[in-house]
Formats: sequence, C-alpha cells, structure tokens
Amino acid sequence: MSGTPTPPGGSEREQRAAKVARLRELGVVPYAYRFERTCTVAQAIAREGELAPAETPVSLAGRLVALRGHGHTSFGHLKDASGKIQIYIRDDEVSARDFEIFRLLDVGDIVGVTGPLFRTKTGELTVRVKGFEVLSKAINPLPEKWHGLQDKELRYRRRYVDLIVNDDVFATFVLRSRIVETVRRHLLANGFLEVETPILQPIYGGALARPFVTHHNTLDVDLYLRIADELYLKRLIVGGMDRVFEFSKDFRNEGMDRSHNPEFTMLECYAAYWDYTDMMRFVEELFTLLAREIVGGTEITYGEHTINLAPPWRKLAYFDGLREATGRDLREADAAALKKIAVERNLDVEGASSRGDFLDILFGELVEPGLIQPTFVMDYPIEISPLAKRHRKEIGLVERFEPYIAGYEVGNAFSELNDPVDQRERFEAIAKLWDGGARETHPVDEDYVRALEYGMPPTGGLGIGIDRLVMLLTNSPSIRDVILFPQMRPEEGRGGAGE
RNA sequence: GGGCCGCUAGCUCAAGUGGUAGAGCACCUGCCUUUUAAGCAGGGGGUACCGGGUUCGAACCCCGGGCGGCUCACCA
Repeated sequence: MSGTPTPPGGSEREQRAAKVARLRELGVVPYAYRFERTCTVAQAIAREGELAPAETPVSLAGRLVALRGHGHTSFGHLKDASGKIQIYIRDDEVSARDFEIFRLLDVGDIVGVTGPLFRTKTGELTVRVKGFEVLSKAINPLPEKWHGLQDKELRYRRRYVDLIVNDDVFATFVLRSRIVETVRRHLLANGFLEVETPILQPIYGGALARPFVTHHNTLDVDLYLRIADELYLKRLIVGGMDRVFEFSKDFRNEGMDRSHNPEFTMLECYAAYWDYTDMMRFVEELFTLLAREIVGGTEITYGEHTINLAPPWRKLAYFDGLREATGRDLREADAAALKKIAVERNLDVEGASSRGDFLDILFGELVEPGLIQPTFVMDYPIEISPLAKRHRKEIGLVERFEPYIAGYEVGNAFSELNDPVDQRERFEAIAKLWDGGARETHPVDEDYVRALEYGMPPTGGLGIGIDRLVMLLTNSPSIRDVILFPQMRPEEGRGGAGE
C-alpha cells in the first residue's frame, strides 16, 4: 500500500493495524521509547495561571479519548492518570506530514503533545498542539463513549479497559492504595515493624478454613497456601519483635460471592504488652484516621446506610447480643439446647454439630445483621476462639472482639493466648471436633506450641480484612469492585463442545 | 453446589407469533480552520457462546455443554 488511505473493509482491528503500517511508511515508529513531559494534565490545569500561555508550551502525554476532526483542524481530548484536557491542532501550524500523521490517530492511541495553553471561545482550557509524537498505536478500539464498558464479565476480565473508560473504577483503586498507605503509616507511627512471613506453609493455621494445597518437588512435600499469618507473627513476638504487622495475601479454598474472593488481603498486627482493650482503642484511632484522611469526615455512606465512625464505638458482649435477640441467657446452654433454639427459628443447622457451631449460627443470623453502626462485639465463647486468652473474669469466655460495621465483620482481635499448656489443650480440643465431623478445624501446630513454651509476652492481636475495609470506605457492594483482578473461571474452553 | 436471568458487529443495545440480522458509537471515503455526544453525505464490518435436535426454514423452539450476573448455602 503506497500513500493511499486505509482501504475499506476488514475489521476495525485490521484497519487500525493497517495504520500502523502506514505510519511506518511515513517514517514514524508507532511505539516510541520515551517522551519527556513537562507536567501532568492536572498540573497543567493547575498551573495555567502561572504559565505565560503564548510563550510557555507544555508537554503532556496520555491517551486520546476523543477526536473531532474538522478538515483543516482537529479537536480531541487527552487523558492521563491525573485528568483530561482538550487538545487542538491546525494544519497551518504544523507540517503537512505531521498533520497527515495526526489524521492517522485514533481514539485509544497514546500520544505526547507539545504546545501552549489557550482558552477556546467556549472557555475550555486547551493545548494548542505545535508538535506531537505517537507513543503507542492502539489496535483494539475502546468501548463506546456514552455507555462505556458495562458488561461485568468483560470489566473483570479486561480490567485494563475498565480502568481506561470507567473513571469511578480507577478512583476506587486509587483510594484502595491510599487506604493501605494510611493503615501502614499509622502502624509505623506506632512503632510496628513490617515483616514478611511464609505464604507456603507446611501446616496451615490461624483461622478455620479449607486451604489450597500445592507441592514442592525438591522437598517432595505438600505445602499449604496460608489461610492466615497469625501463628508466624506471634512467633516473632516470642522472638522479641514487640510490635509487628504484615499485609498478608491469604488464600481460602471456599466459595466465592459478593464478599469472598479465594485470595484476599488481611492486615494482621500484634503488640506485646497490650490486651484486647488496648487493641480496641487502636482500632478506633485507626478508623478515625481513615475517616478523616480518606472520607474527609467521620460519616460514611454504605448502600442505604449512613454510618458514623466517630469513637467511642458501641460495645456489645457476645452473649448480651444473643440475649437481646432470643430473650434468653445462653451462656450455660449446651449444644442440644442451642440447636433447639435454632430449629425453633427455622435456621439452617445442616452440618452443625458442636456448641460453637450453633452459637455461630444463632449469632450470625440473629445478631450480626443488626450491627450497622460500628460495634465491638466482645467476649466470645471459648469454643470458637482457640487462639484467644481466657477471659480474666468470665468463665467459658475469651478476651476477643470483632468490630462490625454495616453488618460486616471487618476485623477480629484478642488478648492472645500465651499459655502453652492451655494452647495445646485448645488445639487438641479442636482436633477432637474434627474427629467428630466438624466442618473446619485446625491441625495441631507443634512448633507454635514450642514457641509459646519459650515464653510469649502478653500480647494484643488484630486482624482487619482490607478488602472489606475498602468496600466500606468506597461504598462498593462487591469485593470484586475492590480487587483489581478478581478470580474468574479461565476463558479457555469457552464455547467448546461439552465433554 | 442449588435456583433465577443473560450471552446478537470492537462497545451499548434492537428485531409481534420461527421467514434468512439492524441502530447508535467506533472504523473507512468525501466535505468542513474554535469543536466538544461536532455536523452532513456515502461505505465496510456478523462463527448470533459452542455442539446437537425439531422444521421447508432457527438469533428465536427443544436437549447437552461453556461463561457470566443476581441469589441461597459455606466462609472473612
């Protein structure tokens, strides 16, 4: 093809590919090596007043998101991570070759432009393009400009396109980064040390969940992807690291839905010489900071709820919550009695067998949904808290709390169990439940018990589900809206014949 | 895993009861020197998720499969 315009016919992708060839014919490398920009779009907009428009050109780089050709001129919009600005080019202000090259550009291409800023007669700040470079020619067209990319499957599978065209999606992930940064800063400011612990673990623990299993060839052993990093962090407390934390990608081989992804991010932190009341104060401080820095106030909106994060938060003892819901004191109730209550209320008790299972069901169904405003649920039954320290006053309870917001459990904390003998007994009790057919349980981690036998100081521990935290602060209804690449079935084999 | 819904051009969506697939955006050609959902005129583009069946004829009806969404169950 020689100098002739792109021939008609073929898919848009083919037509755009032909433009790449045409650009090369014109001596343009459509995939540049670098571009020196003088500022971002947002900076250009902010600095308009300081610049002497006629003399001081700016160089900006970004994606063409709109083009409006007018024969001898052309308007368009250039978008970078900071914002969007109009560009304007005239054929009497650039070379004929440059204008021809410009006319080969499409929406979606990445370009660098240089020129002074001016205001059009409608008052819009615009770059008067005197020179430009093709930085990357896009072969695939962007989604349509009015409706953008709607299809959720495509949005998740091609998140890069979603990010290009849906500004609110982009903003959510910027906020996620800022949230993590704020949490990290608060921890560092309080003397916590950021550490990294194994993702591949020979024994999984620290939570009750089904793990992913993998295999190490050289060692010829099965390893588990961690379901929590708790037991490793507390080993570090034993080792004398008084305050540690880790943003831990955890993996749980369970169902997926609006609030569960197989891999998710958990913050865990541990502070020697704290108990759970210290941790409660810390959580309130952290959320107050997040509210101020991320939301700009203590009030947030989540779905239909307006939530006030200002401390102090309501404190609700676990069995007080159950008493309010059932009218009965269940502290002494055994498994059979609890089952009876659950069945009376038409709750699904399938698969439940232990006292802890029934308590979990009753609390989850009757109490949790009402915990909209921030609430610390405190002092859990010992059966469902194998790593928490016995309550200093109440028999059968542990010093544990979970902060609830908008009906979501956003964290989990306790005065950590540091008595090795008690810990071993708890592990064994749990293991027995396994033999009894309980849904999930722990293998005994002998090395962890051994670590406790070297002496762990009294310690307060806290876990916060980062994904859910981000959901709350960004008013996102699905965990998939706050995870860049949520787990999907592979595209491979789509449309294939059934097997 | 169960239930309901969906899958048509690159994207967003149409097409009473089965009759041989359309629009807008995007792309191509022409015109257009301050437009902005630019405009006007012309044009190209389809494995209808995949496979089978019924039928003279299937985007549409039936069966099987795939993927997704919502929801229930389980979990954080």
